[in-house]
Parts: sequence; structure tokens; C-alpha cells
Amino acid sequence: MSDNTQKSASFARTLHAAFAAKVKAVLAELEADGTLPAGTQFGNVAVEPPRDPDHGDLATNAAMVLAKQAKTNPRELAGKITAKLIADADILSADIAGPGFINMRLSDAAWQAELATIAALGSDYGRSSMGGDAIVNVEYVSANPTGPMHMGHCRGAVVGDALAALLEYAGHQVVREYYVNDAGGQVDVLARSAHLRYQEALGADIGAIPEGLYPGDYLVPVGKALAAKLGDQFQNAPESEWLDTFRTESVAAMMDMIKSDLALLGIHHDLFSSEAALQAAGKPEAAEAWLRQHDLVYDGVLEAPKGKAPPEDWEPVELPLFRSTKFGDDQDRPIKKSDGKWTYFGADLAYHMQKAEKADALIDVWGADHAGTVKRIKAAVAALAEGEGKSIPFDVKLVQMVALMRDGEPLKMSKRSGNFITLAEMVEEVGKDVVRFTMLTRKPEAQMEFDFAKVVEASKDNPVFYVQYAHARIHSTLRKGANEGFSPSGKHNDLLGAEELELVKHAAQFPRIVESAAAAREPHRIAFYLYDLAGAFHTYYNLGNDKPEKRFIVAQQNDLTAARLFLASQIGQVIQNGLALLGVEAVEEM
RNA sequence: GCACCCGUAGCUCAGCUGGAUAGAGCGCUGCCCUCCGAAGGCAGAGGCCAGAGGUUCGAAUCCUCUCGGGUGCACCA
Repeated sequence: MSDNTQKSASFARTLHAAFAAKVKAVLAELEADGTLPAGTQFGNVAVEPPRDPDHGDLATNAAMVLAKQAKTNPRELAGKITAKLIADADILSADIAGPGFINMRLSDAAWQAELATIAALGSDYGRSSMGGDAIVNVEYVSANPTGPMHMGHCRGAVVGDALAALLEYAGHQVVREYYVNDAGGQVDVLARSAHLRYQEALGADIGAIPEGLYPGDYLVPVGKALAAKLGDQFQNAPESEWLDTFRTESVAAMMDMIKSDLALLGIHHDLFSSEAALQAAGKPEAAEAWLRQHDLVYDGVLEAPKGKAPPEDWEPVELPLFRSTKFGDDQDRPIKKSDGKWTYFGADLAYHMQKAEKADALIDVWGADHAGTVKRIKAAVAALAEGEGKSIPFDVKLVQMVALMRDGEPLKMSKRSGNFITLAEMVEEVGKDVVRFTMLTRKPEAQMEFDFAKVVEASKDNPVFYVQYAHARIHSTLRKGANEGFSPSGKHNDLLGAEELELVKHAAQFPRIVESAAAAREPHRIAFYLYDLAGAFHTYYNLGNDKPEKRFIVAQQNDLTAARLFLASQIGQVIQNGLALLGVEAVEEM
């Protein structure tokens, strides 16, 4: 028995996990008695709820997947499996259907018991040990420290943050990391822009901001702060005397601003890694040396770009090139520029090695505009990891662009003039929860629209509202129950019938949704699941409109009301757990 | 020209890593408020999953090609 299994045994078994284990146990028996050959591969066996609820509560494809290995036909094998399954008291029926599906119907008691499990586990209902405590480094946001966060950063920030929370909940040790690009030419531009604002703060007339510098007003306070801190010593000094200082100071100021922007979205990184520090530590040199030894870096000349007119100033130059073509890239990529400085890529590959030293898996969340650089960095990580003697799983999640709209009309924004919609403005207008949830209602690799008018609508087609409304409604019902002298109790769950258990069946999906979403690294599945669960709750609630006897609170029926309030309370718990993964507040009143 | 992402109902999108008769919201049609929150509910119409081949017991899902849409394509970050 591995450490993992021992660990998972310490969690109360959730219903789906328990029944999947029962099926596996039956298969093990069949292997033991020779029906299945020794060493049968069970990898493809799935135990899942069927799409069509008429088929039952759970279905398995075991007979179909294993028939070939057992040298028999699926339906015959299915017969042997069902004969054993049916012996379980909580499996009311196990029928063979279609090509060899086994459909199981579970006892009411099994579902009623799941409510107690939710109550017992509370905020841990859904938590999984699947990750085996593996250390996963999730790098996200990593916006250049040259200005405030704007809309373009928002989706990646939310997706990365939700992914990190999801992986953590699924049993990984997660490091949330931000790569600070404080070494490139852009931060020199920032430093010069800040110096201009510094002169302005000291009373100089700076006129219009020259082309090529950052015009945004956000640098005004930075200039004032620098004037206050440094006095006028650098006012007329040559750039070489102040550039380093201004770079350091203004990057620090930008990072403070970015961190407070991120905090508005509830995002906090564990680790901020500086590119400049990385270079100062000689990491890129070390990577280059290793790559040259293995003939993965050579000095060569790139061809002119094909398929479109080459830039005016294009000329062949010899540069140190990484053989990314060996890994499927279109061309080899320079790791150093002709001025001898590292390219972004050259530093980035060393950065990934640095991350890999302390992690079992790496994930980068990037904007889709960086799609063209995925192959080279994956190639570099694969090559370097191989050299270290361990292959490290490395995923790049590409997050597509968001088109901002208002009432169906596209919002134009111009970064050039410094007028763009900032993250702070966005959060201020629609709120953190709306931004976060909405960004997660589409799979990240699909483009999406964000309509300022629609996302704050209080209606069913707005998932944020619909889910929060369900949670608020649950608490409103609990409050009302309390006022009338009822309190939830799990002692009478046997009074819950088909309609109520339907709700439990939806809630019981949560643990397996968490695991599949974590395995696929797709936090949006949690958002869609919550929308479904909220829908199931509203459906049951509305049943009470026509049938007073189906309400949560039924006068004169203490035990029944206690059981239904208990049910409501546990549904609320699951919604709360799901929203917590998305970083969205589970409100109790609206 | 090359690479990556996307193509599912009139519209916006899901589809649980290959499962059964492809789902939801909006919109459309018809019902339902002296009723625990109508900020809603119930029912109905609406589909050649862009197209063509292939892989297998089985494909919206995997492979190849074609057609459409988006993004990116020297040393920027």
C-alpha cells in the first residue's frame, strides 16, 4: 500500500469514490478467480453517472473495455460482473444495457448517507488527495512592471489563480509565482519616463511626453515620490548616473501598484522572481554552457523572415541559437541579442530551470499573444530537464483575448495614448466576484466577450447571479426556518424522497468534478458545475410553489422540515466550496 | 507562406480526456404569481456537431486533408 492510499483512507469516502472502489473490488475478485487473466489492464475502466438519468445512478464500461482481454464478449462478462455487484446492499440493481454497459441503481440510504458525509467534511467536501502532495509551480500574471494592470491581464490572472486553488484543493502543493521582467529594454524606458516625471515634480516644464516614453499619469506620483526621496541631485545629471537607481525605484513602485491591483481581485502570489536577479546570479550562462555541451546551442545566422516583407533594417547577424527546430519549432531561436544581452527567451529558459529545481510540475498561464513562443520554451525545458536526469511535466495554458463590450458595442481602447481600461476600474464598476466568475464561464482557449452591461444583470442568464442567488436563497430559507423554530438536523434523512435525493445526486458530483477539473487543469468546469447545481436547487425550490408539501419548511412537520433544512444547508456547503475555489464570495443575502 | 487556438440549435456557449436518443441560457410559442424570494417555474419547436476520409465494438471528442474565423511570426517582452 502506497503512502497515497493510506492518506486517502483518512478522508471520509465520498459516494462516487466508494462505489468506484466497489466496482474495482469486483474486478479484482474476477481476476483472482481466473475470469479475467492475471495482469489485466484496468486503466480504461470508468465508473460514472450516465448522461441519461433513466439509465440509473452509476454506470461502468468495465465489461466493454475488458472483454477483449478476457477473450469473451462484453455482455457475457457484464453478466459475471453484475452477479457480484448485486450482492452489495446499497446496489439495488445492476443491469446490462446496449453494447455492455452496466447500469446501477443505488439505494436511497446511500444517497441519504452522502448528506451526512457533506456535513462531516464541511469545507473539505470535495478536497482530494489526488495530487499526492506533488509540488506544482503555477506562474501567472507576470505582467511587465511598466504600468498598472489592465483588462488584457485580467483573464490570465483569474484563470491562473483559480487553477492554483483547484490544484491545491486536489492535493497538490502549489507555488503561485510571478516573473518580474525587470531586466529588459522596457524597464529602461520606464526609468526614463519616471525621470521625466521626477523633473516635473521638481518644477521643470517637461512639455509633451516624447514618443517612445510612457505617457501615463500613473507615473506622476512616482516622480513626486522620487523627488521627495532623492532630492534634486539627478535633475541635470547624465543618464548613466541615474538610470540604475531610477530603474530599481520605478520597478518597485510599479510592482507595488500591480500587487494592490491584484489584491482587488483577491490574488496574492507566493513568490515574485526577478529576471534581473536571475541574470545577476549567472543562471542563463549556466544554461547556455550546458546546452552548448550538448550541441543544443550553436553560433549561427538566422534567415530573413519568410512570407512577408523583411523589416527595413534586417541584416544577417551571427547569434547563439538554441536548436528548437529539433523539437518541432519553425526555426532556431537566439538566446542572446547582438548587443550581447540575453534575449527574453534566453533568460526565460534559465528561469524555467530555476523553477524546475524546486517543483515536480510547471504550469505557465500566458496570453494567447505569446502562442508563438510556446514551442521554443517547451523545447528548452524538455532539453534541460533531460540533462538534469528528470523529465518535468510542463504545461503552458494559453488564455485567449477578451473583447470588452458595453451593451453589445465593442469598447475601443488605445494603449498608445495611455488610455486603457484598468483592472481597478473594471473591478470598481462590476465587482470582484463578477469579474472572476465571468472570466471562468468560458474555457480559456476560446475567445470571449465581456459585456459590462450584461455581467451585472440580475437574471438567470447571468451565471454569477444565478449561483449566488441560490446560495442566498438557501440562507434565507435557513433564517426563516430558525425564526419559525426549526433547525436543520441530519437525524431524519430517511424522510427525504426522490425529489430531494435528486438534489443530493447533483451535490455528490462535486468531488469527482474537482478531480477531473484538476486533472484537466480546467477551472471553468467548476463554474459550469455550480451553475448546474444552482439550477437543480432552484428547480426543487420552485416545486414548493405548486406543492406546499414539498417546501423546505412545512408547518407542523418538525422532522421533515429539519431534514429538508439539513439538505438545504449541505447544498449550500457544496456551493460555498465550489465558489471558494473560484475565489468568489458565497453571499448570504443579496 | 508557416505555426497555434477556435468552428456544436437563429444567438452566446457546455459536453466530465472515446460511450447509450448531443445539452443549457437567451430568443421564439403556450401555460403558471391571494403560492417558503416571479430577480422565477413548467411544456414545446429548433441539430448532417463546418466538410471529406480514416482508426474501433462505439467518434462532437483521436489521426489526415479541405474550407471558414482569430492570433502570432527576426535580436521586442
